[in-house]
Amino acid sequence: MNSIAINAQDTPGLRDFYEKFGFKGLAKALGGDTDVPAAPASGKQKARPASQAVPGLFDDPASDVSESGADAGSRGATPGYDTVLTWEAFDLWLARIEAADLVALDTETTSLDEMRAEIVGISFSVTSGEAAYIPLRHAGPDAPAQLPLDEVLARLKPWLENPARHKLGQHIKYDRHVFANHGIEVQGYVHDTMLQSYVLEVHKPHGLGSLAERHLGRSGISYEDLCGKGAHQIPFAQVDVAKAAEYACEDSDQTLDVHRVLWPQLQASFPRAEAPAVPEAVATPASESQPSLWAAEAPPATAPWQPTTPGFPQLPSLLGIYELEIASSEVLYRIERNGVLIDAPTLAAQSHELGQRILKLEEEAYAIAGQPFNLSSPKQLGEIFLDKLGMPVVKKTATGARSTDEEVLEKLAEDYPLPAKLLEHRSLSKLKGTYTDKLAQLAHPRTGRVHTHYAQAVAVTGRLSSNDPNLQNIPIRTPEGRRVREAFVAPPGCVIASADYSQIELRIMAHLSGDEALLHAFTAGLDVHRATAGEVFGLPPEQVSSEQRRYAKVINFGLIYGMSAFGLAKNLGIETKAAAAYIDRYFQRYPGVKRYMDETKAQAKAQGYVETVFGRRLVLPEINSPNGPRRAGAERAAINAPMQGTAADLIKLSMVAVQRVLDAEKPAIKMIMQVHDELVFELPEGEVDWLKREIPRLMAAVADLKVPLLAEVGVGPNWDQAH
DNA sequence: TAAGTCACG
DNA sequence: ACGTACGTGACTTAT
Repeated sequence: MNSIAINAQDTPGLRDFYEKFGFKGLAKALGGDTDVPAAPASGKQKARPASQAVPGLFDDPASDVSESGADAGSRGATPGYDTVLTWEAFDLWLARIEAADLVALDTETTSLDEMRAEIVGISFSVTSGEAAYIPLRHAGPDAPAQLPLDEVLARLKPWLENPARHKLGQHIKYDRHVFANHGIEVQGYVHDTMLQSYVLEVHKPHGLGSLAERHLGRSGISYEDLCGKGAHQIPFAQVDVAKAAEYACEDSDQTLDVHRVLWPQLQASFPRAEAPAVPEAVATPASESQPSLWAAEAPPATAPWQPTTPGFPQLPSLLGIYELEIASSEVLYRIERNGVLIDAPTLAAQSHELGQRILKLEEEAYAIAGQPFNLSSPKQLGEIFLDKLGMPVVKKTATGARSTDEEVLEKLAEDYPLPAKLLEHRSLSKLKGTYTDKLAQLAHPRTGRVHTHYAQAVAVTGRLSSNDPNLQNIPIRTPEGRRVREAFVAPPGCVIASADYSQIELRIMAHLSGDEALLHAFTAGLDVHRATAGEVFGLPPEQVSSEQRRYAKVINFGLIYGMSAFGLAKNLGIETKAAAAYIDRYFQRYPGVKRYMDETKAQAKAQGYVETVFGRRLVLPEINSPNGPRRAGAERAAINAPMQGTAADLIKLSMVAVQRVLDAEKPAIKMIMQVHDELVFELPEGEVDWLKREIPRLMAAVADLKVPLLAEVGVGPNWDQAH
């Protein structure tokens, strides 16, 4: 990658980066082909007067003090935006941030890679329309003399590390990493505008530029305005200090103002209008009825994590979800920082072996085809298969081309020799190209560990995603692929442990639907697929064949995805009519599930969104589309979203609860990965007994549903053997 | 940059 | 009659 300085997710511009890192919504919003209305004025219209600030959101008089002589440094083009170049100016600003109840904070850096990024400058805002930029490492030809980075950080460190001094940012996980790269562990990050937006409007873009446009009606300097794009782009440190200051001050200023719009919306979400009665056990004293993330002191480290939102998680609310996201953000920072140790020689050996086999398969394929061709080119494949070898067209792709995907090749393999070679080639190339060749390259040079990035505001269901590298799609389903996991190892004296929720989404379906038969299966601790097969095939569970159980498992998965008879038939390789009969039979036996699906669709159509058990809103923009297939797709998503989303809530609750206990009692145990329903740990061998006992207990206890939650642990020298 | 394919839960 | 299981990220080819 290039070495462009920028604050990763919070900066306008950088479509390529957003694409690459999976922030597709952001990339789209920034790219012009967007549903975000055009900015009222192009380019340079910036900070509005302070008088336009949303009034009355801050109770604290101190933060409304907006005079002060803080512009003692050189003055920027915008009134209220200062560039701090002298100690006198720095002292004034330090006094301001030390006195303020809440400070918006942002870093400008040398790199998009949060583990390697170094600070180029820091900006603050404590009052709408006012901000300061401290340039520290600008090196352009006309760069002025700047304050020394190390001394500035040393002066800021006590404030940054004081949990009682509250900070706010856009994508605070990134800035945590940046400060940590300079030896500072920031405490007191209480708000993140990106997460506010994600909780309030999950389906919309969450970049700061988008938020400023949507919520402030304001457009700012884009990164491309500042640094150019493509080959002409320059590092942030080369940007003219005056322009960089405008840009950086604007970021902090906008962050504070966006917060002033979104935070009240979150507060107003509690209690929900349609909130259920608070259960006795979590009933909240009246004195605590004002939700607050503002407690001056963090709770004692020995206590398990307790949200300050009253009643959450048993009492659902967006505010509680937001607080969960803020807490999760810090846990994710810890996981990313820990990284996972990769055994590079093992991967290299696997790559070599795969390379040999791929070469052999290529030769065999050429021999069968009678000519060499590119096995990775679907287009060339189509030509060879159809035009030269006369194979039939099995199905077409979305764009009308002749498909050569796995399903098609399996079918063709029944009658021709070439497709089987190709299937094996595909699978081995995938392993080599995506995993065995790549993972070691992404290891941090100093630690030998890979540090993934968890995107917390991408998946519309509330799940995380993982990128660069994606550690949530490491192979496991085939024996060959699974071997990649042998390279996920622990240092000497340590082992890997994996704790995963059992049947989490089906359990949630039982809870949400209240279906008696399904609830009973889980409450009684039955094998749920066997129980389903018993119902669908009309047999006592002990007489269910393994084939019947396999069918039931596919049916259960299909239900979670809102399947059709057609889809089930295709998956089982049976007639659509037979599949429809199974589905009918299922719904007869589990009428509560049927009712739940119908009600969920109706609710989605009526309000445009569905909710998780804990109150996360999952928006379905196309649920009332006039386009039939799109609407049908949204209906399936509506059925799936509460289950997938509730599972996401549960594991986030677990991550937060587990990290609190580890910090208090077991600092030697590191959480190193999350894979949707699984948490992975690295721990000293001596802690194995504790972990096997306590982690499943914690994971099962994070919520009280109508079914028991079950978590299972495995331990081994590597991730493969930890299962 | 889009399309096709395939890795995971 | 139509399309047909949810949610992600990464790689390769071809435009």
